[in-house]
Formats: sequence, structure tokens, C-alpha cells
Amino acid sequence: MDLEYRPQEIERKWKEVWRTTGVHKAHGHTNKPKYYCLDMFPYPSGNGLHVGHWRGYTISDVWSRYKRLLGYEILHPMGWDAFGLPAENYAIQNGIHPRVATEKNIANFKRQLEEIGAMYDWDREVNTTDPDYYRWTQYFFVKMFERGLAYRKKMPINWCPSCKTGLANEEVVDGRCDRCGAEVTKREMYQWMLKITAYADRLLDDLDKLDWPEHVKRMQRAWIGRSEGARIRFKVDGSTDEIEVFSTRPDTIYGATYMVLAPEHPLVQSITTEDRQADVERYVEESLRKSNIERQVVDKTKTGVFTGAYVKHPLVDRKLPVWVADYVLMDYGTGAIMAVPAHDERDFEFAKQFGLDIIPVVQPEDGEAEELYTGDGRMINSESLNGLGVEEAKREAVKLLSATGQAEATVNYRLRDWVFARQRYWGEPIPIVHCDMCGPVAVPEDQLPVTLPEVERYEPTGTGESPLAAIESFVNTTCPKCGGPAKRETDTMPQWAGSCWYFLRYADPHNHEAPFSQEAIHYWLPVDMYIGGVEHAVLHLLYSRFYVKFIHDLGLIQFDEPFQRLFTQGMITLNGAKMSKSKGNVVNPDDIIATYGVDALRMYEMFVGPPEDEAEWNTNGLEGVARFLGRTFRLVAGHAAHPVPGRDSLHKLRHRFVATLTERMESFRFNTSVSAFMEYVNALSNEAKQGLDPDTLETLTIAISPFAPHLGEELWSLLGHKESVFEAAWPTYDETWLKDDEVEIAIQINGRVRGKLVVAADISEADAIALAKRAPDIQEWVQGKEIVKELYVKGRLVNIVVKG
RNA sequence: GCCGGGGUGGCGGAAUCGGCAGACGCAGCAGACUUAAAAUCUGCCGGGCCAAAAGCCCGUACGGGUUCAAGUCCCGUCCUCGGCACCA
Repeated sequence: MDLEYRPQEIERKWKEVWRTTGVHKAHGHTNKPKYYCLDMFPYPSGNGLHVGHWRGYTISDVWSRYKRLLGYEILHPMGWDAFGLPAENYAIQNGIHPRVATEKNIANFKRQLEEIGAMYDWDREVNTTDPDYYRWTQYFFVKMFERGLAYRKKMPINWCPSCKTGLANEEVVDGRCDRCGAEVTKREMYQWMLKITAYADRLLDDLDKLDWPEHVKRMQRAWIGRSEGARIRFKVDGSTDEIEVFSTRPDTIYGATYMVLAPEHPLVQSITTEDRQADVERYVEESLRKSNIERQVVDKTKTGVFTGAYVKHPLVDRKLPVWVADYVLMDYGTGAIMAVPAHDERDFEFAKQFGLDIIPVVQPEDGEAEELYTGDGRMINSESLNGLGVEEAKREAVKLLSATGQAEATVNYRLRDWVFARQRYWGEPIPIVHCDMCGPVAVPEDQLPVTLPEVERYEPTGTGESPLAAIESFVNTTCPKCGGPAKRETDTMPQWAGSCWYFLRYADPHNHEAPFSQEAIHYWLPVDMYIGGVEHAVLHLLYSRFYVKFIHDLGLIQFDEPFQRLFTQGMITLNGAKMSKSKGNVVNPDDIIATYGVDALRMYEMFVGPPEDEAEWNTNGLEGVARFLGRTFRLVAGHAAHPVPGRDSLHKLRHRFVATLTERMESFRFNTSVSAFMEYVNALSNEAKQGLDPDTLETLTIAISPFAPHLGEELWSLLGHKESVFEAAWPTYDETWLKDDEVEIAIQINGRVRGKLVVAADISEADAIALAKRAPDIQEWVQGKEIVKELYVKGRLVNIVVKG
């Protein structure tokens, strides 16, 4: 018997076996329960995968294989989110068509993913750039258009001057482009928008039914940003204009002492008095010139100018001056506020700066009213509201104002509609035709897909027009409605479009009649476990939820949430930093595999730390795991040919191991799961001299297979099995073996351990204490002392409290 | 600023129902095997007092508290990571 562990040989052999037997294919209809375990599909970059990417893929593969051993029919697919800027930019720089570069990258990614030994069913591979796929991406857009959820609007949007395209709000981080880091500017453009705000409440409420990490749900809740309040209208003095504001504190209406309009507010022009014109114009111009970043600096001093105009207070005979200030943002609420400096920090600062009135209207229940007070309390200086609590006063104030039609209760969201157009080449063409007679018309479903034309140049124009606009043969077409001459929409969809529904396509990837069949979608969906990076918490994960709710409303699916359970794995760092090619701190899995084998890499990815936490890559740790696999191989291989009958010590170890491991697997604690293997193998090493029984050898082999599938198969065949180890069942345990007859307990004096004692596991409290008090070790601690208290914690310890 | 997570040996991390802190791994030290090395195997491995062992004392960011008993619960402080950031 050759007891040398040669991972490369074993791994090559079993990969070949898996390819020929097709053991990883998902079968649509069996009598097993289904389980859909999904990875966030990657963007196939030119850099390939590093060990950081592999962590998530390894977790999902271990989980899929574990679930399979538990008897589930598994869907574990993989595909490519292959539209996007990097391929396009690379194409421009090197004169290679993005499709060619993308195909090459996909081939490399696929090779690497096959290397992991993951049980992907490659028959179901999905590629967002495949016209057979994006036909359906366009189909869903058409459906949205038909229902008024996709609309075109001229508005100032976020523009990345470096990527030369518009961006969604979600893609702007700290005023910078999420992708390239360039400072984002505003640009007034016609844009295709998706009305995600129509789903705001459902997107918010349904978070409650998801088994997702709390912090991800929290991020989505914050992003949607629901806040209840009121819209209140103020009449401009000496004019028919009204200024509408949104306020979450209508209770403080009597404390409003001035109004503020955002510099972009449409009323600024018309209400400004002649003598104030020059100042206001200058201020507005300056504000608009400032970048988002400058305007977002919080601790800067407040700036603003008086417009010369006043509004009438809706409830009392008082005039409030109207100011323009950039601390009010045009794209939240109505772009105008009523300022209550006594109870709002920002208004207070502004009022102090410009010497405006401050009228307190809320008094804290106990103690003095401070100049600025934002807490709860009782209303004062508020006529009929006086004496009410804040919550009650909010309701009363709205009632009071709405009686004269000056206000109504409303809900406001931070979430904006989704800017869905990109002025770039490498994306799904938006399937719309612009007709002078009929306006924008959707391309009929039977004419989809609108395919990307072959082009010579795909440089972005930077003018706000897509490169497609220059291709006459693409642009010029006829109107599907009236048949007259018309022009195609030349913007493309953002990269998120294809990933919003790809998980549905895996259920039925080759369907030419529909995005998926009812039968397939019914069987496999929703996704039971979704694994990926937390960076998508409010982008992909919010967009996908929106799409699924929309597709649900179309009546195509019964469920309205795509991902029942979400797991976000932590990053792998090297030298404390995220791995990236530009930082030069990338560990390439290909090198690791050549030295230690892929099973060792998989095992180490699981062992490196709690899967949800960030973890530092350490080659020494990998070596330790590789050593452990070698020990395991020698242990099982060395006893496979001549097992001995089982004995109690082996039964006990085995049942305890299975109980511990299963518990840790179920709670997704893979790092301690690996520890459980190590402890078990260490214990078995001591037992090995007396031989090992078949149950022990098989249990260890089956259990380790999800982690080290090649090793698992090899050992399983050494144990004489002809079929795959993944046809076996996850081992079970018997409670009776978890109990000890005798246990060692600690004897504590005043809470400190002073001795040990072996007692029967079911010993009574009285007996345990009596035995403890007689123990020789503790005599010196109790002699001549008064015993105040005695406790026995079952199976753990006796504590004797003494005095003196 | 607001919200949330987290501070444990030389290192990664165990232990979260309050019950013997440091599982497992790495690094280190000593030994076995070997002509030798690698590989493999065995033992030790938080700090202090002590020649050593036994033993005692200290020890889970810091300061208090509750409790027979606190890494774990409560109050306060510091640090760190993540999210949001003039959202009315």
C-alpha cells in the first residue's frame, strides 16, 4: 500500500471521473427535496481569480456538497456577468473587440473554477452578453415600459467624466464614481429611468421575511430611507406662488421662523425681489459650480442669501423670510424646507449665522429648555397645540393644516428612481424606437433581441451620446407602430440589468420560447442560499429584489423575494489590504494548487477564520492544513484494507465527532468545523494502534468530502466503494454515545479552582458537594473556615464559599 | 455627528445558555528516526515568583458595578472596523 498523499494525481483522476459520470448535474424532477445554492456570478475580468474570490466559491461548494449528502437535489450553477466597462475599456486600448476579450476571460475563469473541483452544472451556464439571454433582459424592459415603470425624463443626473457615462445614485459613493473613483458631476440629460420607488414600501417591508444578515437589511432600510411626515404649503406674500415643503416635524410649525429653498429650486427665479436679484443669482451660480463633494462637507459654515420674498405662516399672522441656501438639497423632499431653528441643528446653525429668529415650541419634560433642543417634550408657544406631547402634536398639526387644505400627511423616501441608461457600447441595447409621430415605442417582443451591432469604434463620445449613435444602419429604422421612419434608442443598459434576473434563467437556461418555463421555475426557485460579497448590499441585491417583485406582478412567478437566505463572506487580505492586481498583493490559486493541491486550498479557505469575517492570508496556515490532509489520507488509507471490529472508544469518538461537526456545519461555522476534523483525526491517531473499524473510516471519509472532495472520492474508493462518495449519506449520531458515565468536575473555593474530582455523571448535588469537601486537595482551603454557601453545577463544578 | 460590529497568547482564532480562558492551527523550543537533511512522529509552549517541580499570584482594551462565579451581564472611557452622512 502506497501511503504517500499525492494530491495532484488524485485531483486529476477524480476531475476526469466527474466529467465522464456527470455526477454534478442537476436533475429537474426527482423525489428528493430541491436545494438551490447560488454564487453571485462573476464579472470575468482579465486578471483571473485570486484566492480571495475563491473563498465564496469554496463556501458555496462545501455547502452544496453537504446539502447533497443530506439528501437534497442540488442546483449549483455558474455563469458570467459579462457586459461592462472594463472589457470595453480594454477593447479600446488594445483594439480587440469586447466580445473577443470577454470570451477569452470567460475561458480562463471557467478553467479556474473547474480547478476548484466545484460541483457546478456547466450545462446551465448563463452569459449576460449572449443574445439568447439578453433578449429576455430586453423583454423585461419592454414589460416595464408597457406598465409605465420604465420612462424617459430630462433631469440632472450623476455623470462620471472618466467613464463618460451617467450613473445611478447607488453607484455614487462619497461623491465619487464607485467604479473608477473620479469625481461625479451633474449633467442635464434625457434618461431612461426605472420606477423602483413604486416598490419602496414592499422592498422595505419584505426585508422582514428574509433570512439575511442584519447589517445588510439595515443598509437596505437606510438606503430606502422611509420617513413619515407632512407636506405643507406656504403662500408667497403678494404672489400666487406656493412653497411646498416636506417636514417630519409638523408639530413645530409654530416655531418656523424662515424658509429655505435649494439653489436649484424652480421658484428661486420668480420670487426673488428686484433688489435681491444680483446677490441671489451670484449665490445660485456659485452653488451650482460646486461639486457634490464640496457641498457635502458637513462642518463647513452655512451659507445662503435672502430672496427678498416672504411667505405667510399658515396658522398665525406672521411673515417668514425666504432664503436660498445650499444646505437644502433639491433632490430630497420638495427641495424646500420650513426652518425651525429652535429644534433643528442645521436650521439653528443657519439662524445663528444670519441673525434669524429662534422661537422655542418644545419644552423638555424635566428641566430648562435649551436654545437648541431636538428631543421629546411638551409643546409651548403653539396656540392650540400647547401642552401636547410631540407625537400627538404632529397629528394635531397636520389635522389643523389639512382642514384648510394647506397640508397632508405623507411618506417620503430617500430612494430615487433608477437611472437605467449608459452612454456606452458594451451593454444591452435599450429596445426602444423613437418615432416623430408616435413618440418612444417598444420593439415588439417577437423582434427581440435588438442585437449590438458590430462596430469599428466603440469609444465613448463624451458628449452624452452613445457610440451606437454614430452607426446609421443601427439608428435608422422604422416605427413598429406606424411604419414611418424612426430612430433607435442608442443608450445601453447598466451592468446591473443582466444580473437582476439571471438566477431565474438557471432554472431553464435553454428556453427559446420564454425567459423560463413555469414548471422549471416552480421546481427550483426561489434561491435557498445566496453567497457573495457584501459590496452588493444595496446595488445588485436591491435591484434584484425589485425585478423579482415586478416579475411576480407580471404573474410569471409565485414568489416575490429572490433570495431566501443570504450569506456574505469576508474578504481575504494580504498585508492587511484587499487583494488587487494594482496593489501587487494577489495570491494566485494556480500556484497554490501546483504545490499543495486544491483540496488543501479549499480546506484552508474554510479554516482561515469565521467565514463572514475578513481574514489575512497566511501560507503557513495553508501548510498546516495540507499536513492535516496528508495525515488523514495515511490514517484512512493505512487501515482501509484491514479494518477491525468496532469498539466502544471508537463509537464514542465517532458519535461525538458527528454531533459536533453537524452542529457547526448547520451554524455555518466552517473554521471550527475544520477544527473538529483535526481533533477527531488526532484522537484516532491514538486509537490507530489497536486498529480502526469500517464505521470510523467511512464516517471520516464522507464527512470530509464536502471540504476535500477529491480526497473524499479517493478514500471512498480505497474503502471498496464503486459509486461516488456523493451518493452516500451524511453520517448520523446516537445521543446515547454523547453521555459520559463519569465526568471530571472542578472544585472551586470562592470561585477559584482548587482541585478536581471524578464523579458519576448523574451524581446528586448533595453527594457531589460531600465528595468535594472530602477531597484532599482542598482541605487546606476549608480547614477552620466557616462554609457560607455550597453549589453544584451539573457535570461542571462544585463551588464552596468560605469565610474567615 | 448618527447607527451597527469588534478589541482574548508571538500570530490566526476557540470558548457567547454567566460555570475549569486560550480548543484547533501556525510560529518557536526540545527530542525520536536518518550518515545527514527534508518529510514524518513525540513532548513543551500566556506572564510573574521559583534552580526546578509542586504551588501561589496576575491575566480576555481600560475604570467601576452586579454575582457564589464575568471574556460573556450593567454603567462609563479609549481604540478599531463597517454603513450613513446638511435626507428637513
